[in-house]
Amino acid sequence: MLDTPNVDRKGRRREQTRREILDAAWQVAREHGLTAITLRDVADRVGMRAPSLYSHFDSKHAIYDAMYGEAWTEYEEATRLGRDGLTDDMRAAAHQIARGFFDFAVADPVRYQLMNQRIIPGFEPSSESYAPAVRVLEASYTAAAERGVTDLDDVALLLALLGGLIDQQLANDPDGDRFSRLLPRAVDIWCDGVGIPSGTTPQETTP
Amino acid sequence: MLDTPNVDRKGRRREQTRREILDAAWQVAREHGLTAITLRDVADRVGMRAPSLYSHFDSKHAIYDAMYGEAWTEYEEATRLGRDGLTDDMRAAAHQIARGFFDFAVADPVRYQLMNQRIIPGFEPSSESYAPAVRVLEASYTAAAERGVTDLDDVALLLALLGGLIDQQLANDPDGDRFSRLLPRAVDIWCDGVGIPSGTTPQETTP
DNA sequence: GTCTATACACCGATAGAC
DNA sequence: GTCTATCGGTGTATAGAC
Repeated sequence: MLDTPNVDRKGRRREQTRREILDAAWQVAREHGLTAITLRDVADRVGMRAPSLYSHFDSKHAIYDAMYGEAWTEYEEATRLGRDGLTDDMRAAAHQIARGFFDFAVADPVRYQLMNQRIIPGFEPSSESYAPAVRVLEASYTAAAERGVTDLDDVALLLALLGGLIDQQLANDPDGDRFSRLLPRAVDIWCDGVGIPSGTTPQETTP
Repeated sequence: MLDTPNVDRKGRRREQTRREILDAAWQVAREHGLTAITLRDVADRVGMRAPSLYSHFDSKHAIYDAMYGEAWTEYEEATRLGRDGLTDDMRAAAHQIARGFFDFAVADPVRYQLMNQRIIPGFEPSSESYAPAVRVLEASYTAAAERGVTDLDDVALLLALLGGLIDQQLANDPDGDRFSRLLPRAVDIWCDGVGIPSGTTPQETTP
């Protein structure tokens, strides 16, 4: 983490240009798909020629890498607030986290594809961009352990179930809520299966 | 389904060339990944120039399409034998089908990616190539219904769970069996959750 | 440093000679 | 059917203007 936030003028200008490039890349991705990003298209939208992007990113994959890091950081921050207010009751907490992640994924499918699906041919995130993803995962294991679920396999099972439901939702009912509606029951079944007591779980309200 | 099996000499020769092209394409995919297939590479392996492939396939996507149909047909035939010998006991049948699909997926990750993940940018299977996939899905719902599971959501839940476990296995432990070992317990939890009686489920043997 | 112009190698696809 | 030649597109490297 060598990048200081760059308080000097030049550094701030540079940072702003990077921001514009990334915003343009997200824009292209949401319009035409993640794999349809081309350097020429991105450059056009920020008023540059394609090769000029290399002054700010080492390669196209470096742009994907920055986007990947952004996406996981967004989720980390979105859930941090929720984490403070996370119930002590494991079952309720499981519902809360599952719902949060599910909705976060469905709210921006392109972002989720980048975060959790291997859709860009040669791309693997750098360790720096991967860091927030690791932190989120570790926080999940910790939160579970603090609430009595100490078997790592149990948490892995919940995450697999959650990912499977999200995949089905995005692939087979992208504009509906068929699998979203299945989520609460799926979480309850998991809780029952791994022996989590019922506690005082308020039924999820669907307003 | 206009293609008759082509008994005349020319038709058989033509069919054989298509086979060689598809075999070469599978070979490239397994060596360098599904998205790394190039027409020039495939053509080289069958002793042709790239444009000549267009005498046999309308486009690169048409090659992917044929591969997609092949993959699902393979699974359909692999599981048909198993289907005849499928137990009446729902719990045992669930274990049997889940294990069969999981192992089929893990045995050839590239094939599974083509079947169940949207990894090729613009590709969607033709209705003809999609047909075996639909048949397999319908057969699953029918088999479940015949064994007392009439709620479509219950089956969808099992399939989501199964897909989630496979994804995790391929993405996070491609050479191991961490999630494969979780499968029996996951299926049992599902069975318990949707109210399937215990029956006489023999524990899965791990020889 | 930042950007442009140019160029390269590769891709899928097409046209037309044989 | 298969070839050669070629097209418009891509990511990317580099030289040089400012």
